[in-house]
Amino acid sequence: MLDMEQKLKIFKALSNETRFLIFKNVFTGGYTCSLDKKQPGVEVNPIATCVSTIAEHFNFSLPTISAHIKELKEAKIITVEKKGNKVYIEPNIQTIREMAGCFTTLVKNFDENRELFFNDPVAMQ
Amino acid sequence: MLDMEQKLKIFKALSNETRFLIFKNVFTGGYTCSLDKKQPGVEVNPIATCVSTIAEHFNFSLPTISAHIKELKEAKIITVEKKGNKVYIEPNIQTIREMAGCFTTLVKNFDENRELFFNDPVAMQ
DNA sequence: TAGTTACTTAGCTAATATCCTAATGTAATA
DNA sequence: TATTACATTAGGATATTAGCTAAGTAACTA
Repeated sequence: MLDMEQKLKIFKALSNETRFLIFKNVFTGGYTCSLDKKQPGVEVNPIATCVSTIAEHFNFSLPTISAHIKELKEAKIITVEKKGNKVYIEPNIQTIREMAGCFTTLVKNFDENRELFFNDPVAMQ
Repeated sequence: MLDMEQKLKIFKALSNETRFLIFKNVFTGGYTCSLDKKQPGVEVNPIATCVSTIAEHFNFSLPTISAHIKELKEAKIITVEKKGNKVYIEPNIQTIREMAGCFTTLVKNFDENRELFFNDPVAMQ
């Protein structure tokens, strides 16, 4: 269960356009890590990528992208794993699953409360 | 459908603790507007509240809270309506419904992709 | 072992965010 | 009409964030 501090970190992480796009592409597998091409048999999740591969897609310096990835990691919406001298990045689906649950619960509770207050179920709108 | 710019605004709005708490309490009906007590028959959603009532719950000045509410409004996660000299604030459930949908879809697509890649459905974990 | 690749850390600047007080606008009320 | 209540706007101080370059660390490669 995500506490408030964790949710604030997640919202802050996703409030910056560059971090949002990194997140989006990590989740949708939009990037392919260059090393994966050279070593097709490597034991890595096919949608994993690495820092420099992500940086190629942005007009920002590598340290800037590295710092953004660090913030996404600290918000626990991605995971990073060092293998050799590369850092592989993967989505942390569990956190996103919990965020989906939070918003869904909020909507559900709101609809139930509205029904109590107004006798006006959403289904009848 | 929320575009990226709108999502960034929502994430930014919710990344600040004060705004998060305002949002939380507006959604859960945690505040009762003082004028509602004096005028019980007033035509206002029972979970609506107003700016100064919200400000009472924080150790920040009224202009500061007013600015936070403006940002929540511009992110379209609350709505405001002026009645007399008070501004009533209500949750914008439609936006939250869409956020729930976004996260849920992300999880769903991820699970389907994983099944394609790994032949490893989530249900079997 | 020397050089290369991948990434992070440190230190800096510019822009943005967050708070304040004072002033202003506007509606209700005495 | 004068006063009070509610809210916003304006202007300013301070903190945080987002970017950069340069330098450092660690692992691979020739």
